[in-house]
Amino acid sequence: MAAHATDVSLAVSTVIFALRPHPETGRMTVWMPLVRRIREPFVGKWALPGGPLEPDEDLAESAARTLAETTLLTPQYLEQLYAFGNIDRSPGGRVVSIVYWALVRSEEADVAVETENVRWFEADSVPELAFDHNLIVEYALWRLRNKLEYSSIAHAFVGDTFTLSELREVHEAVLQKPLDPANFRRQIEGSGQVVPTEHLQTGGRHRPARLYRYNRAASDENNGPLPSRSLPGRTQGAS
Amino acid sequence: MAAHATDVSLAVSTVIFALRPHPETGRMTVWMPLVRRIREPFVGKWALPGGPLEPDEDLAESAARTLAETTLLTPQYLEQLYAFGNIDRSPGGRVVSIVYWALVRSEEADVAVETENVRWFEADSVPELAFDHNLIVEYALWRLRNKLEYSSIAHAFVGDTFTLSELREVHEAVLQKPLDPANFRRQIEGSGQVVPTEHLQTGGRHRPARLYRYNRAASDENNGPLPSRSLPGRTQGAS
DNA sequence: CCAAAAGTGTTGCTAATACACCCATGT
DNA sequence: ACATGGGTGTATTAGCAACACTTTTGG
Repeated sequence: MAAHATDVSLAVSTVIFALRPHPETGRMTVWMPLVRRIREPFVGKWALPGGPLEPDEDLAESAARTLAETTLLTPQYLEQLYAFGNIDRSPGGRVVSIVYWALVRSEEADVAVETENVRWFEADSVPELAFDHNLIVEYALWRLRNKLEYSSIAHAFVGDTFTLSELREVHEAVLQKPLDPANFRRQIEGSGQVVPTEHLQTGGRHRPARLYRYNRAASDENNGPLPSRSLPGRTQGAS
Repeated sequence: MAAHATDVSLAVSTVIFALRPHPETGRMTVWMPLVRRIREPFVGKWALPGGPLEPDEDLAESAARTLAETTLLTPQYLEQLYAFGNIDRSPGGRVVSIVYWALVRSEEADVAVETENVRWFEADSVPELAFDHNLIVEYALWRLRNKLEYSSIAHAFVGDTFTLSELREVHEAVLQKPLDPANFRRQIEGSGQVVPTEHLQTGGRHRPARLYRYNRAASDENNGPLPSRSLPGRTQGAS
């Protein structure tokens, strides 16, 4: 009852979110890279990046690896989303997918590769995907929008330092509604999730804006007993 | 790269919560059943009920099955908690565990079996468990307490109809703090998650209390795009 | 009548909203 | 000077916590 090998194969996939200006309207919206399937089932259809779990890597590592392999991106945020394991979700073999979701900076997303088999889609209007990936994307988007309101993940979309306008633009893009600049400022400043620096950002044709830095300590408190949940490893070491 | 069988085995475990009066103080507290391991690794240690995923059952089904096998309980609520898959979490073989958490009614918990290898523990003071199960229990407790405050899962601990005092007692037991009866009433009634019936509960040496019923429709809205999340199947059909 | 819990009312605080207004820069 | 966003002030409102008070039962 204990040691017989399972007939179920285990995969790890990732929903990757980035903000990009919409090519037509110019407004910032949520985008995600998808990969084209090159074998059955669902050949030719778009799907989430991912692959089988290697025996020598942790779940989050696996997500980060396949993410890097397909898009060359390094995520600022990576968190487990859900494990999908319905019997019939994959024709031709039982597959349980542990799905992660990741956030990458906008600047990075701009440089991201786009090939014949990797393309960016607007998150709210992805085509019909392979497997149950449409449901997964829908759920990930729901989590993103939900979590943005009670957590401090927005900073993952911006640089190390940022103006409050930039941060507000992130919120507006994700939540798809305009926010009052004055109230947004007070909310964010009051939450302690952000720390002012001494630098200002000049260059706009208006008053320079103060630059802020993310305050890691403040937001680690609401994350529960599970380890870090944010960047899988700041380790920039050679490898 | 695609079809080679994985070396990783897949298990499903469940953290089961019920409310029981503390044997000494008499106060309601959170309890959970644990099973004693009867083989290596960790022989003799207590662990979460669970087992390998059968190829012909969904993840939630598997959780419900092992839950029933060990405790004979039928949960009122069953939701996926997290997938634990660190490389070294199980000595002697890579195991990824998809963990669920369940809530069962207090009356049921009273009747629950307790054998040499199944025992109830107070959730806040479990002994040293097998594997990483202490972390899992801690996380499940955190989720329970968290979710109680923004969701309407408390009804899973009580019967089909209940007084607001009973519901408040659930909140107080889980959150470990007294709540103002007047404000609690307004909060619950105002949230629409509960519907008054025409019946009163007499018998106490005081004014009879109105009985309420859970309002399923109202709380399905905050649950995101994932299917039902509550009872795995109200199907009482023979099997 | 009294104890005890059910249920209602009121007050005061805090936080979110809406919006008016001043500030500092580039052109 | 003026347009543009940065940043502050403020009045209104909604929600919540604290607690006084009334109601209805069993004893």
